[in-house]
Amino acid sequence: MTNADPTEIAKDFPEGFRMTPQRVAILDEIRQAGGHLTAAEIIDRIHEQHPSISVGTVYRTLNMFAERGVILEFPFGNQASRFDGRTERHDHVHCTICGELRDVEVPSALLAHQVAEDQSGYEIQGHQTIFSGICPKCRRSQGVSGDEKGASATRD
Amino acid sequence: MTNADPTEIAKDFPEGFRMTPQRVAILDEIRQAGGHLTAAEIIDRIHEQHPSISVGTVYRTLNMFAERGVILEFPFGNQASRFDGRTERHDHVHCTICGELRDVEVPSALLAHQVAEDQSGYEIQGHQTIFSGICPKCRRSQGVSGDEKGASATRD
DNA sequence: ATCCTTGCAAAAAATTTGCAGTTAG
DNA sequence: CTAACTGCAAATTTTTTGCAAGGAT
Repeated sequence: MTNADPTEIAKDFPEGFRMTPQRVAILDEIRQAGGHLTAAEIIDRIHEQHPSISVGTVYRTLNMFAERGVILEFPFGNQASRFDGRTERHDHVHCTICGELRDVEVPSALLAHQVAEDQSGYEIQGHQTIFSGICPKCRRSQGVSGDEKGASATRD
Repeated sequence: MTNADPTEIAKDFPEGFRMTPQRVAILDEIRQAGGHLTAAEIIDRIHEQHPSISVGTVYRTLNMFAERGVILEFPFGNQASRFDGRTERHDHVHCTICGELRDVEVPSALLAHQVAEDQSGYEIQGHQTIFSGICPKCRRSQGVSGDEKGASATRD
């Protein structure tokens, strides 16, 4: 939870921006966490060690990093965005009922990344694939309004 | 463009919910639009023909539909979520600088969908793949590495 | 009638921003 | 030094909610 290797941070630091203690602390925290944190969670954690870092600074920093592709942003509708320090490929399934969020290993998403880049001419920094659906537990326990809704359109 | 074929709406309508004029109008509007609209945009459009439908109702309805997989929700961090009536596969690229959002045709995402389902045991209703990066125009106009100022970049 | 649904408006949540003081380079 | 950055707090933006009235079955 303390500082990671400063060199590590420095090498990924976007050029043209000052490497302030706040920014280092924030990036460091996100990387330590390993998972996907909301801005609020990040703020909480940051405050444990750096109570003086303000909310505004955290948001500004998060946006700056996300725009530069240093971190990824996984926004959810119901909740706050989640930020992830691992920009390597890793996708998620998200249960629309209980909100569970877990990782999945989807090789073909990597391909998709490439195709999207080719097709759009974008310089793609990361892709966010969030598979939304109903997890096994929820399916078992409630069966979503008692029956199969017209899911036909959804599946391929 | 007022109502689409009522039968069309009816067949996708989640069971256990009343098919009220408001809900029909909202789903209809989303489908007419064809694109990805924010809640605010949907509310605007809805109000043109149904000024009395309230904001709360639109959000409640949007959430209900999204939870049932009737529409998809594509949340963005900086901005509002966008809702899409087309639950079939279609992915997007999103420019983190100018905010442009356009469709891409990514066959392998279909595969990913399947893999994610297998791996997680989820019943996946839809997947949201948003490729974030920098569009060709933005790359050309600011060159993103070297002298960009970032913080003042256009927001949508 | 009964219960789902709506409209309204206030509230909560999430994120952004102006400004004056601070600091990295 | 000096432009970039921060903290603070107020302002926005986005979304949710409580409640009484309305409407479908």
